[in-house]
Amino acid sequence: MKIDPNSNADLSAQIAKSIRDAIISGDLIVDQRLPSEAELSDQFDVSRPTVREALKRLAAQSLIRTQRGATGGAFVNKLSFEEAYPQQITTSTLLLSMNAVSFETACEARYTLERSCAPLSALRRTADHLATMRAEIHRQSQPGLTDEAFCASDVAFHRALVDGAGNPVLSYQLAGAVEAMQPLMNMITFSARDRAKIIELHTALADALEANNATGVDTALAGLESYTTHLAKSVMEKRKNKA
Amino acid sequence: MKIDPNSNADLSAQIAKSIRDAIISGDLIVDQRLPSEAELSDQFDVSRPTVREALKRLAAQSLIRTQRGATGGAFVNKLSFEEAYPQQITTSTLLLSMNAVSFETACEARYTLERSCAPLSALRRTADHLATMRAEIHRQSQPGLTDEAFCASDVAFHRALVDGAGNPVLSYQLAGAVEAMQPLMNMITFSARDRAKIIELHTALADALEANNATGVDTALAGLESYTTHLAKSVMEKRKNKA
DNA sequence: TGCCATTTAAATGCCAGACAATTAAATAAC
DNA sequence: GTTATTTAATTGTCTGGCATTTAAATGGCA
Repeated sequence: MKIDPNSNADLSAQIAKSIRDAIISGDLIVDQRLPSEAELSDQFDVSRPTVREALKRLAAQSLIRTQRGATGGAFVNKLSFEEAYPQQITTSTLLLSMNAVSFETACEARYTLERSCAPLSALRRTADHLATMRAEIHRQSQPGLTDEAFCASDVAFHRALVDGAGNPVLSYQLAGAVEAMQPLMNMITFSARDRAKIIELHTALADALEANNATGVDTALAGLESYTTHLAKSVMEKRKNKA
Repeated sequence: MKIDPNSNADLSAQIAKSIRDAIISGDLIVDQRLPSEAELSDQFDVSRPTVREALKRLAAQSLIRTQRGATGGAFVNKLSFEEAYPQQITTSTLLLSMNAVSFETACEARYTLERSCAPLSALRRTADHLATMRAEIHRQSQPGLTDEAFCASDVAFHRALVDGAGNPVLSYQLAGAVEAMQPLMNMITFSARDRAKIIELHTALADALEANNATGVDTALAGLESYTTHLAKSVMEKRKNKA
């Protein structure tokens, strides 16, 4: 296994790509042990530090895990949804902050995706999902809750709604859309009156979900979207007037 | 800037996290140059190879780019949607293949998300999007097209539909869901009759989109989903009978 | 002065060799 | 047979160095 014709990519990048391709193609399967670093440096005809840089690249993508000791080494990692969540969220967050995505655009995407889960969630949500949502509503109504805690609870509430659809692929995709919005949402200060309105909509949503009423869930979500957009607009205007 | 020597995490992982956090928090901004590897090893009190491993981790996530030469170094990378697509697709693909996600589950997620774009796309699609879709339909109807090429065209068709919504966040999220399905779709052999049916539905979809008819688009997508599921089931059964 | 070739310095890319730390298995002692 | 010890394999880290690339500084020349 040799590389480096005269590619302008780093050796470590080429080696990482080679191993990554082997994992994607199924040539290397989950929990399979890769050759040791020394063996890899022989095979690829590079030094050990270079191999290590390649392995760190793969580790950063959760494609491998390493273990020290006699029977240690690098192993193909079973990428789980749980592991993929944080990366998805980090990427989405950075995409939003680095590309000057407007609040409207992000908000539209988030609610569009979330509303698509509504019918499934109305059909399949368990008592557990409902209980989580009711608990979060209760937390949100407590006075003295910080804005950050309110937003976190909001995220938990909406995640329960999405998880109610019972489709892990949907949950994974939505995690990025919902959680990446949190920093943007934090920029909106929630007055007591605003919170009451949001809690009212959350309650309507939970009620509709409990009654397996897909249309009701959709209506509540539409209400939330328009109210959130409305709030954001007024906050922006106030800031403008101040400046 | 020092780090915890008692943590059980790799030094390179800790350093990577430290820098990553600085990027996420906005402490390091886009295109800003990081200290040189030598300076970083001083600051973190580790050797240069360790710093390099940390930087490679960040490079693997497209958070930094490096440049050689006199004015070179590591720079905070502006994460673009275009750059994030392939990583999103790779991750989604691996998640599906490593977690034994059923075809039904993946298919449901994909069409659920895609249908959520339909109303926006019916409203905003440009002539360009329509032209792309018509062109792909034409390609799909050509005899002698390989299954892989047919699937690739199918992906392009659906991407045009999603892009028609004019929301980059939605397009990004959908890329994973749609493209990650391709390997699974490739497992289904398309007979001439199957293709005709799919093309018929694609045409109905494009017609509805051209007429700004959101309901029509949704109906066509629902038809596609049920037909795809139906196809998959019959293929699975045939394989079972053979074995 | 103005332009072009050369040199220089700074930085990343890569390597060799070594030692430390960890871990499981082999071995020895009782 | 059980426990303690040794051993070997492997990753984690460091030191020091050389190669390569690149832009800027320098110098030569018209």
